[in-house]
Amino acid sequence: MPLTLVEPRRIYHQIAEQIVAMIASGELLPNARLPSERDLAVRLGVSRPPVREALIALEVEGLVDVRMGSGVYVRQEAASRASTWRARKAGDVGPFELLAARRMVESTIAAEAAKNATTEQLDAIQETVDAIRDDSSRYDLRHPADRLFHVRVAEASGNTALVLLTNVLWDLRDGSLHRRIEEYFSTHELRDQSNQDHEDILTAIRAHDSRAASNLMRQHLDRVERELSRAWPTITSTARNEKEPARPAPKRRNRV
Amino acid sequence: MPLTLVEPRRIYHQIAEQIVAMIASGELLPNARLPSERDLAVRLGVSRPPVREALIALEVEGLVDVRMGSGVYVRQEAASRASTWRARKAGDVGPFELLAARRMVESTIAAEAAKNATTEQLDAIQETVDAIRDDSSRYDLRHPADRLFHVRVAEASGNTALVLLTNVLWDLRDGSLHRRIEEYFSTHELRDQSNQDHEDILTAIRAHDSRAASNLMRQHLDRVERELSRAWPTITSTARNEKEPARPAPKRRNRV
DNA sequence: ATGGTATACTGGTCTGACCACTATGGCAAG
DNA sequence: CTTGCCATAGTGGTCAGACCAGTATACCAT
Repeated sequence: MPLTLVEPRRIYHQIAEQIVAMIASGELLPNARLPSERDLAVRLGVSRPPVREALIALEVEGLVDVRMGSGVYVRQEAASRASTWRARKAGDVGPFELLAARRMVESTIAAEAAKNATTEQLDAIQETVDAIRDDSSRYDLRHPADRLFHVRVAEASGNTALVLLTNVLWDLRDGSLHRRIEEYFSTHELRDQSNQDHEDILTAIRAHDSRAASNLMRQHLDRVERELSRAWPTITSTARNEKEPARPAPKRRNRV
Repeated sequence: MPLTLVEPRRIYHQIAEQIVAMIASGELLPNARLPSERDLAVRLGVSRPPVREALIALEVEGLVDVRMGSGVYVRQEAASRASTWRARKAGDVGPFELLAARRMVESTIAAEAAKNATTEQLDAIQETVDAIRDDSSRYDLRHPADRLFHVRVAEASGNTALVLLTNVLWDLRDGSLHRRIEEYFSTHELRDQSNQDHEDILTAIRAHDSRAASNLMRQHLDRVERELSRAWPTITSTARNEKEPARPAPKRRNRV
């Protein structure tokens, strides 16, 4: 029996969502000033602290600008960010979509790394490869050094923005769906194989062979996708009480 | 006389940073339980509300997990996310780095869009081109439809993750440094030229010519970089009271 | 017209209290 | 000895009212 886990959404959460909705719908335009905390509190029938917490949450998300002594203002980019915000927390990026995106982006990054990597950076990458190899006893199949490998390759590209993008991509993998998938999906053989890929990629980067690095990275992710594809029937039949993500990558409607 | 704008950092901010530092340094391991809010309050010499606000900020960032009646726990992925968090808010991504990253990523996305765009999506892109063309009277040079164009191209790729990445890249442009730059950098001619580029890119996507779309996108960003490069001396001599970002893209040290 | 100032309003913090939920351990029934 | 209940202590969640510290504006003296 599929159970939907209850979550007693805290007040600050509900308030934040209401405000986000108003921003997304255009009811609150950029640069507009929200009512004062005290006003909001009485209008929502709650006390000030939850209101403050909601506003701080929105501030952290970059949707709103809190100016002491003046008020709370909707940021210029709030409208466009509101959708980003929702997409990210909804975690509605499917595993296949994610892998496709990584294939495109990370292969480019690998090529860039091959051009620019310093010796220190090469060593840092080597470190992660060794960590996985020497740690085959680890029961947790989701090895932290896996992410670290890809992040350090991005660092070797010498471009901070690319490092950030890589981190964002891996953050997406922490969604509940993705996490559950890997329980079924990961095996020791697969990890060893992956680490072999890592080593090959590193070799190409060492040789400053950007074409090879790019191709190897692409192949690496190709194989991961292939394995995932193979394991897919098992996964979907076991964890059915979850929104089914699109299989390969059919067309998708616009999202406003 | 260069003035550094003062920002009276609120308490919750300081607390959050301390905790982030502890997580990043490994002092607080994943799954560890933080002291209770009351404990933290007395230990930090403040009252509970600011502590709560800090924890909520960290929760929003996905670094920490607040469980009612139980406590606050460090999330599994917190350590790796902590660095992302800092990089993003520090805004230490230089304009040239950002453009380089966009050139790599967005050209790939444009190619993908040329393969998969639906007619509705093409219309949505056309909309943004028209919006900029018909709105030449707008005094604000930073036209919202510019971002929208690029986001919608990403949407046309049919991959949600790519949309998210595009949004992240454009969010980076909202840093104070980037914002100031564009004041000097933007002109009406440049905007018209950019919009012409947009139109050409759209045409290529319409024709499902992914090679052309990719190349045109790259050229578009190449030109933006060229213009920025030209305007650079003016910018740096006027707004000198800011951390100087790296010029073209020299090697960069590792950042842990 | 200029410049300072009084003042009302805003967010920031504090206090202390109470509610709702979780975890734990002891105790009683099986 | 196991099982299941339940009291209890500790946690986050919320409330109330107060005061502090900045901001903005209108007013007044110069």
